[in-house]
Amino acid sequence: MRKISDSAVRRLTLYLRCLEELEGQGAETVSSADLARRGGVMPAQIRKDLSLFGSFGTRGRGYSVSGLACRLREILGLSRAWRLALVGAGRLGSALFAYDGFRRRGFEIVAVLDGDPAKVGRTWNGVVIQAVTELERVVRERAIDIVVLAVPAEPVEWLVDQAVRAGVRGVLNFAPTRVDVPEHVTLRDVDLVLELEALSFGLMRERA
Amino acid sequence: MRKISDSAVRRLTLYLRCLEELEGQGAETVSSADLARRGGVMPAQIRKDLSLFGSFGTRGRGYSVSGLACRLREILGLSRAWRLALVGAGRLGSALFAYDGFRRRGFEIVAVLDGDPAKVGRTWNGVVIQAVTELERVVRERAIDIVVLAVPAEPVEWLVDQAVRAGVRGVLNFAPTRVDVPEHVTLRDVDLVLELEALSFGLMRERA
DNA sequence: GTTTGTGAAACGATTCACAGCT
DNA sequence: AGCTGTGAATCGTTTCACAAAC
Repeated sequence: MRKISDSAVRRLTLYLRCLEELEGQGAETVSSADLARRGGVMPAQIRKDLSLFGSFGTRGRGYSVSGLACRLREILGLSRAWRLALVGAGRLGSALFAYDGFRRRGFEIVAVLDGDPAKVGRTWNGVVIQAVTELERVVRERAIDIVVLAVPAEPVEWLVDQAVRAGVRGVLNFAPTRVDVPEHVTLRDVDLVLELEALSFGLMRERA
Repeated sequence: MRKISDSAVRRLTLYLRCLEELEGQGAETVSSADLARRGGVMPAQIRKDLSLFGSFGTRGRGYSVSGLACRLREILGLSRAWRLALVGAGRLGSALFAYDGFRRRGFEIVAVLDGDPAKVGRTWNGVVIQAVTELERVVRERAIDIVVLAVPAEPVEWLVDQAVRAGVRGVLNFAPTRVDVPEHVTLRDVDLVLELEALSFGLMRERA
C-alpha cells in the first residue's frame, strides 16, 4: 500500500472542509480549479492527491460535491465513530473534553482518567473520572481506539506503554516529549511550545 | 536570506531540547552522532541543519553542549522575551494562560481579551480581561508581538485584521479556519480537529 | 583517529502539460 | 470546448561520502 505523506493528508482534510462549505451553499459540482481557489492550492495538486485513492471526477464536468465529500470522509475514516480516552483532567483536558468539534466529526470521548486522587470519582457530563492506573483495563474493556494525552511529559512513556499493551491503535500526545510507539500504532504530537518556538523563529527573520 | 523549511525549524527546537537535557546531565560536548541518536534523526541531517546558520562545531571534537544550546536559542529567538495577547478566555484560553511551559521559554501573556461582556473585567492572575473591541489599542499600546487566537472560526478574520493593523508580528491560530496574513506577519495554525482527522486516517490504513 | 562541514547523489513532493474522456 | 487523470519535468529535502580540521 502506497505511503501517503502527511502534507497530502492535511490537504485531504482541507478539501473536505471546502466541499462541506460548498455543500452548504447548495453547489452540485466543482472543478479542481474551483476547489483549488478556495483551498489556496494548485489544481493539479488536488487531482494528484485524489488520484492516490481512485478517480472520482468526470472529465469535462468536474466532481460531484456531495459524492467527493462522502468519498473523502470514507478515506479519512470519518464515516465511522472513534472511541477516545482522555488522560489528564486538567485545564487542557477540560478544554478538549468540552470542545464539540470532536464529537461533530465522530470522535467521542468515552472515558476520562487522571492521576490526582482528588479528581477521581468526579463526573464530567456523565463521564466518571477514573484513576490512571486503570488505563490498561479501560482501553481494553471500553474498546478505546485513541488515547489523548493531556498530561506533563513525565508519565507519558508509562501511559503509552499501558495503552499499547491494551491494544490502543492511536495516540494523540500533547506533552512536549518524544514518544516511541510500535509500528502498528499511529502517533501524533501537538506541541504547543514548539509552535510558539517556530513562530518566534519566524519573527526573528521578518524584515531582517 | 535563505528560506528555512518548517521541518528544519522543528528539528532545531528538537536539538535544543536534547542539548538542554544533556546540559542537565553535565555533558560538556556532544557529537552529531550522539545528538542524532537522542533525537531520532540522522547525524548528517543535524550537520546540514546547523550549517544553514554557521559552523558551530570543532572537527574531531564535536559541539560544546552549552555553546550550541546558546546559539540555537539565539537563532530561534528564545534569548529574548516575547509579549503575547491571548484572545479568548474560554477553556482553551484558560489552559494556555495557565501553562507555564510558555513563560519558561520567554513567552509572556501580558493581555487577555474576550468577546463576552460577562467575562470582561475579571482578573486572571493579575491580568484584567479586556473587551475584544480593544484589540487594536492593546496590541499597539502594550507592544504585543504575538496574538494567540483561542476563539471560534467566525471572528478570526476580523481579529487578525485588527491585530495586523496595529502592527502585530505573529499570530498563533487555534481556530479551524484558513487565515490570510500579509507577507511580513508570521502565522501558525494549530488545528486540533485536523490532528484527529489525520490520526483517523492513520488508523484506517494500519494492518490493512 | 575522530568528527565536522559540504558538494554530489538519491529521494520525495509539487507542478507542468497533454492525451483521453464527456 | 472543458476538465480529469497521469507521465514527465521541476523543485526541494534528505542522505551519502569524503576532504579538511583538530
